[in-house]
Amino acid sequence: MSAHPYFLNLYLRHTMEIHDLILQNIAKHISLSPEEEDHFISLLVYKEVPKKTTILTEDQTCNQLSYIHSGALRSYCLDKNGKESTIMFAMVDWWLTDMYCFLNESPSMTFIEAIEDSCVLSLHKKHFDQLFTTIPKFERFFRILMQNAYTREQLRTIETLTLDAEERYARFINKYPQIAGKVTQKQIASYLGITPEFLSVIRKRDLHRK
Amino acid sequence: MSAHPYFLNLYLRHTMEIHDLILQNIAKHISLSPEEEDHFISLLVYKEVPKKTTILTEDQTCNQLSYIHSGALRSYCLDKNGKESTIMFAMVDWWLTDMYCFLNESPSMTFIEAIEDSCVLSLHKKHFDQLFTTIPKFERFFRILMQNAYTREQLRTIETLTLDAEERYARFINKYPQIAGKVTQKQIASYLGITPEFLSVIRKRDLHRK
DNA sequence: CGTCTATTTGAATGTACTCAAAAGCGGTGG
DNA sequence: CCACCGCTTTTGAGTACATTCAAATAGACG
Repeated sequence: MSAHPYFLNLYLRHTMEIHDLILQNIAKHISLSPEEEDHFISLLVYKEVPKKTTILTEDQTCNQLSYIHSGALRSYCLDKNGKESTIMFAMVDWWLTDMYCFLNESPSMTFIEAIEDSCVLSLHKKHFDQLFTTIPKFERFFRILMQNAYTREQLRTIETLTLDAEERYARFINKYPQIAGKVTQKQIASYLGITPEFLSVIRKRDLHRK
Repeated sequence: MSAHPYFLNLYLRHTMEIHDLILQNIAKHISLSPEEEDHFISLLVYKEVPKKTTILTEDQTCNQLSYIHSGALRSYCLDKNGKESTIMFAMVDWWLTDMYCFLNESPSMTFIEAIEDSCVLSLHKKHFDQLFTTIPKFERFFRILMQNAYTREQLRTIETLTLDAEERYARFINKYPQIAGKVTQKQIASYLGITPEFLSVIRKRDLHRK
């Protein structure tokens, strides 16, 4: 159930609590008092997500914002012909949800699925909203999170507008080497907006160039 | 210098201050005291931007976040062959900058240009940062702004992954009819990621369908 | 070991691009 | 006011990038 080898996992259990990782993540941007930390942690739900299981399906109401404590997940959507498109890959220490549907409490248009055995800490929309009243510092935290998500997404838009499939693949491998090692080529293709067959051709070309 | 006919402009001058629009924009998400409003306004720089002039060029440091008081602007970038790609169109009551470079105070990779005679209110990066200390409520305001920007951008990604050029054009016209009326087809094409020639073909096909 | 899915390969096809030329349109100056 | 200039839009022919379909091969998993 963990991305770490077993012995490392045991080691971690002895030296840190399950919530230390997420608190470190938050501490990068805001500092909380011990009481605030406790309150925040009390809102989280710990969930084990075995490989290939989903934590969100189409038409479900997306009311969870999930912090990835271990493992990796991806979100994707289906087009009218049933073709999958990967919206994002998310690794350890990332936050993930169907943001549009989470914020608007509308039925989801996407799926979120574990790429490998994972553990997440989920924050319910109700608590997300309350958090801003009880600990206003979280406004700052999530502002920065949203800023980063926005600029990352905009960079992706620019890359799809200005680069061809081969260049986009090269950048993807470069930017997310950890992800590239975990997911199938079919999934990478669906992130890049090309067919798996064509990605295979690109990879062969790349080999012959070196 | 304004998007409004002259007589309307005069009328506005008599009934509202130049800053009322932006204060209304902010009041949609947070409420400020009169003192806070005054402080915020004191940080803004009013700028007239005649059609086709730029407020940001490549390699410049992007240290302004601009609220569009009147008119319309667009941001775009150039690829290695000099081809333009429109990153976003922005209308009255929108906020615009090269967000990545604004936040990181790095040289810009984009251009921002007025589509028509426009007026903007600019907030300097220095003041943007200070604002969160002096009036923490702005954390909330910009969190919501960033959230909206993020979800809008993600929707664009999904649309480019799942729709063909013709469907993307139809949605664009539908979603931003005001923009469609103001900009050239070449600019729309560069937003959709297609050539102006091909957009012309699409438009002809659309006519024959009706 | 067998089954299921991912990946590779190739041929035929389609969507969108390039290049070139003509037509349309808007702004400017004589 | 009209003529001209530059830029946008249209049109068409030829081309390229990427897809579809089909079949073979390789890998993953129970």
